[in-house]
Amino acid sequence: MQTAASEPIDGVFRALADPTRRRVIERLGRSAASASELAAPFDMTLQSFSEHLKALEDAGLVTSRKKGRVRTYSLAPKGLQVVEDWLSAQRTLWEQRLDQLDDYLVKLKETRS
Amino acid sequence: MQTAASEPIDGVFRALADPTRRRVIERLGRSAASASELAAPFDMTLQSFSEHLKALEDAGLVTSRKKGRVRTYSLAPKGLQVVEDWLSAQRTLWEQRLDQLDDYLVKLKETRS
DNA sequence: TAGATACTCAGGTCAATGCCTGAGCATCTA
DNA sequence: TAGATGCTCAGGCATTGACCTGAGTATCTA
Repeated sequence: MQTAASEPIDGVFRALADPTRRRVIERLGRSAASASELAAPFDMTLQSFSEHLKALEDAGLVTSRKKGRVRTYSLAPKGLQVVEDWLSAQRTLWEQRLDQLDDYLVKLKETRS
Repeated sequence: MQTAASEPIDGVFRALADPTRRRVIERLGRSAASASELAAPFDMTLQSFSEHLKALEDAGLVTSRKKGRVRTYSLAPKGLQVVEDWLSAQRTLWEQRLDQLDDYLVKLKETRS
């Protein structure tokens, strides 16, 4: 029913909608870390926490490499770019809008009856 | 279980995670519009569509005023600001990170065994 | 090589989401 | 003032999301 098969940006926004996952991103902004290091501050089983990491990785916000039994996560440099791009497109749209002329017309139309 | 009682930014990201809702934001970037005008392009009942509008309004991304039987929606000017702020904080964090020195140390620790 | 460590897999619960139908209920318009 | 219009309310149903427990499977370490 949706326009297209769930765009990648959906997953990015959905991933960022969760405070746990945002905190992971914030943490990784300081340095890379293993799954259990990342999980430590959270009152949650590692299994549950891993699903958050998976969500972040699926969204392209983080990457991971496994070395021995440890999986280390890092920020994906281009991860937040999609969001920045969408935001800046919105800003542009908004700004192009010759100082709310449209709004003025809409209000006019709405008032006139 | 979560850190705090679901921060406002959660709702903003959740609202933006849905392509229908993002398209509404994009549309409103051009001009304000009524619920049914906004709904027209979507293959969905108005009732369902209204829930999307409610989600956007609850998130603070749009505002609405009702005049007669028509409810007109506009972009909330400060709506996307929270997201921009969060993103720029992340960018700052990332940049402060003296050219991946931390990553270097982590990799070192990871390799050395 | 036994045991601890660091995940990983396979379920299962419960609440929230996204969509629907069927009724309203005010406003406008002819 | 009857009928169309533009929303709004209530409920129901299927899917997804965020947790959990329990049970592996590699890897490291003593």
